Amino acid sequence: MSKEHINLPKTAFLMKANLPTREPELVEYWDKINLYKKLRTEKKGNKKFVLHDGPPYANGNIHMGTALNKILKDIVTKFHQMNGEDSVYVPGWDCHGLPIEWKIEEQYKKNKKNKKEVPINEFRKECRDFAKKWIEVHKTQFKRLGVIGDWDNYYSTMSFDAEAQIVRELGKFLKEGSLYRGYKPVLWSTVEKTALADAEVEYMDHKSDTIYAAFNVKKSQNKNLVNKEIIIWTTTPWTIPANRALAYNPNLKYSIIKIEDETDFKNKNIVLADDLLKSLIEECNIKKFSKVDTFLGKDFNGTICEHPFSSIGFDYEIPMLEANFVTIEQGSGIVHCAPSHGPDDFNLCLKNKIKAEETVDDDGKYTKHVPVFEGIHIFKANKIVIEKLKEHKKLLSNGELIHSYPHSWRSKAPLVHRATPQWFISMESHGLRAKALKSIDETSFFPNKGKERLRSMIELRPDWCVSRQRVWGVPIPVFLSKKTNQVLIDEEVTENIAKIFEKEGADCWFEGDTQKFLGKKYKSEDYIKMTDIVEVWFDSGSTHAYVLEKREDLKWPASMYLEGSDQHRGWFHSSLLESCGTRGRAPFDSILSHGFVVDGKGLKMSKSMGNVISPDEILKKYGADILRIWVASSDYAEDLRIDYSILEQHAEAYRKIRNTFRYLMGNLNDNFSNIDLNKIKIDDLPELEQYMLHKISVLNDNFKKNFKIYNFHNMYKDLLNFCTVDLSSFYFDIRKDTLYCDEKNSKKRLNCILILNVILDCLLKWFAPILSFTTEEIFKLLNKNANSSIHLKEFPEIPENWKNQTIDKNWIKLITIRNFVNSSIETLRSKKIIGSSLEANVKINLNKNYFSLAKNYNFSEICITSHAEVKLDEKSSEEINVEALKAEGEKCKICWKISKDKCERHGHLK
RNA sequence: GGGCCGGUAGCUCAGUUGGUUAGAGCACACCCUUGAUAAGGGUGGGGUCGAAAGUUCGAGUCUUUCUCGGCCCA
Repeated sequence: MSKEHINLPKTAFLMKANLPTREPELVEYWDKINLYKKLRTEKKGNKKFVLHDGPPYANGNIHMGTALNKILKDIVTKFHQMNGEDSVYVPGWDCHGLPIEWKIEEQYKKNKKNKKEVPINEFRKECRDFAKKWIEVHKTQFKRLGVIGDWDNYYSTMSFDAEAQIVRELGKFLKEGSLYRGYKPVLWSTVEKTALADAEVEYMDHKSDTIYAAFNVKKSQNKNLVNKEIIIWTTTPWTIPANRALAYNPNLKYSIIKIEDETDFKNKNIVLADDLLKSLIEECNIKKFSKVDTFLGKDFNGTICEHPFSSIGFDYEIPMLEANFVTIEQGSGIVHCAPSHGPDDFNLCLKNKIKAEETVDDDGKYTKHVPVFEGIHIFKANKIVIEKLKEHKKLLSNGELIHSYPHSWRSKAPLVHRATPQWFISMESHGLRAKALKSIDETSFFPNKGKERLRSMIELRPDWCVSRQRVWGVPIPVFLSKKTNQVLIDEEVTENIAKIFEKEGADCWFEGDTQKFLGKKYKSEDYIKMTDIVEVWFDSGSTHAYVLEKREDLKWPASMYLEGSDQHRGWFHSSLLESCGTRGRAPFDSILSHGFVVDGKGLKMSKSMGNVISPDEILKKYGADILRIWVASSDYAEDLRIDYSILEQHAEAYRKIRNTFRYLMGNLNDNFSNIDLNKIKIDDLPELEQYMLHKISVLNDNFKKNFKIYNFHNMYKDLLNFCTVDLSSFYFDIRKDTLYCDEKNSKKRLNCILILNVILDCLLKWFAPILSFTTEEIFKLLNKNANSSIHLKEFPEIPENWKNQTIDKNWIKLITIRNFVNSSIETLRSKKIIGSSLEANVKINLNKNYFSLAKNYNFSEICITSHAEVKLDEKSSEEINVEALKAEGEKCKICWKISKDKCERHGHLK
């Protein structure tokens, strides 16, 4: 029919995206053209932007959190890249540490292999291979998300040069004197026979034996106390044999109670906090008693007790010590102290010159320092302790309590506090805390609240314990003199060790030859080689030293560190301390932190809740671009919700965007011309086209503003709204008539085509960092032969003169009128008088203000009606009043406008 | 248990220094279109801003308490 006279859109760009199959092809394409290398070549010499990758742990498949993190990094990197910077991204992996050790040990268990019989370096090799394997898996998964980086030259914490540099870094602290050997109770797993890092501890409910036990007062300045029974309460009866002191709160009120029940305690006087009297007599089932005396805690001063087991070898004095950590929350208001088995106990005893000793060995058995109990496992000791207390008439009562208790994250076994020698970096000795705090002030945080969070942690944290009693890590490169027990501090030795590690890897530390590390200056027989390893946070906290500083393509400090908000205590924290200690400032200029991925209701994802979504599922069902939209459109400053209904919504938005591109390409018939934006003669364009340029210019301003503060979700919203509001339902809808029905080469139509080119170009570039796959798909379609990529392009520079406030103001009014017209047309439509808006003629009555503007415009075009009449109405109180009528006449076969006369444009055709 | 952060329509987000009937897009409903068609257009119904109390002429916006959630720590 009349189709030959109209220009319908035609494009090879399919409406159906089919991302799950199309995206992997693009990943291959980027590999094939070596996009990363191309980027480096093209951007060489430009201002560098270095987002330094926080290394994920090379263990297990990626989860939503990892996907979010990597996509966000990629988005930031690409934004800077398209902003004309040399935006370098080198991914890395964290490889040492307990979780991998555990995986290998699990395999051993399966194969009935005994870890102790395996040579240490064989074990370490298995750990290394395990990490290597997962790096490869991760790499594939990250690339699938569309992340562009130096995948061929990634870094890892276990590479030889990394291991060597970690030695050098630690050597700096050693030389300075801030690395020292201390002694502290650490959380110890008797199952794994190792100390655990805080991060390796899980708090879970645990059933503990509880006891109220009595310590007899031998001496006191307070005469009333002598020979009375001090009552303590504990959930760890097995620590009683290690008891060295009792702690009280000087500000609490205490009472002496005489018990009259027929029990072991008949006629005995017990001492406890007055506030806890009620709960204690209830729990201990004390029926008859009387209060003998009440006094203030400080009157305990100078009191000495005897151990409940004093008659069987525990014949030392138990002093009572003042402590503020004693509260009336639970128990008796007097706390039993075993300096080897609790941080509070340890510190209090240290202050009072009571030293911790090795009361429990690696396996959890009492040592020779503990009479009677030697060789017994502490987890089997509670019963025996309770029995013995009863035997000596020192047990007032016992019971059980379910409470939150530390467990190993791997074995789930309950942990104990156990004093062991450790290596520390002092926060104070060389001003580390002050340097770190100053650096925080000098760092930009996105969102800003991260600054306070990191600061408060640094302000309060104790010295940094950097040693671990484990196998899979970098050894602490330190020797102790056998004679003096002093640490050997010699730069040459440190450098020598580093050189050897660089060549052979750190494994050689565990082999026989100690002399080669000491060189010629010292004799190996005079020194003890430490066997502890460096904690993994020091490994990753040093990446700036062996990655940023060492690589030519990077720079120190990094422009940005970008991680989940938990890393304020993790990598942000350790990197800051390491760098401030060795270089006096932070290794980053800015920190961007994001929240956690939670389910649709805001609850955390967990297997038991069954609300976990894996990136893999999403990739299979929707594709990476949908996931990338989810990242870009979410406010990362808070937790990010995800579920299938949320993804479905984003998929819907994606379709809208995709169709916007499709419409642009269709009308251009896939013939994209690269327009020089500066050469557009604005004044020659119809005002509607000028208005679109103005809109683009405003959008561009907001785009830049949002980019500056990494506010992607607002930026995305702007772009999406531009597609739906300004283009699809406005500009495209209005210009359909011109595009389809005007002469192909008419001025008006060509002007519109020009604008479509501009819009396509801008949108493609603006969306590229987010919709990395789809924009590339389009780019390839439009540039058939080039081995190029949209990601090599830069953001458009919008000429200043595109902005036109007058036109903007005008069109706000015109659109208001258009809305009135729409609603009057809707009235006709709902009465079934008309269907399409082209079946209507409208009479627009305006007040002076509107009329003076509107009289100059063609409203049948703006409102897509067949005719429109604009009239001045000075009588009405309304500003705008629209009357819609059914258009009478004949419908033009081509433009579908209805008119009594012949169609002005197409009347001659047919 | 402690510290920090947060809770605006079904969803994702805006709401400037407290000030007129709390906004947008999507989703939803109804209608139109069949020349963007597993598309496109129009109209419309949804929140009283987690809860309560307070300050104020006036609070989503300030204070307090509570509640729910997240992270960190114990």
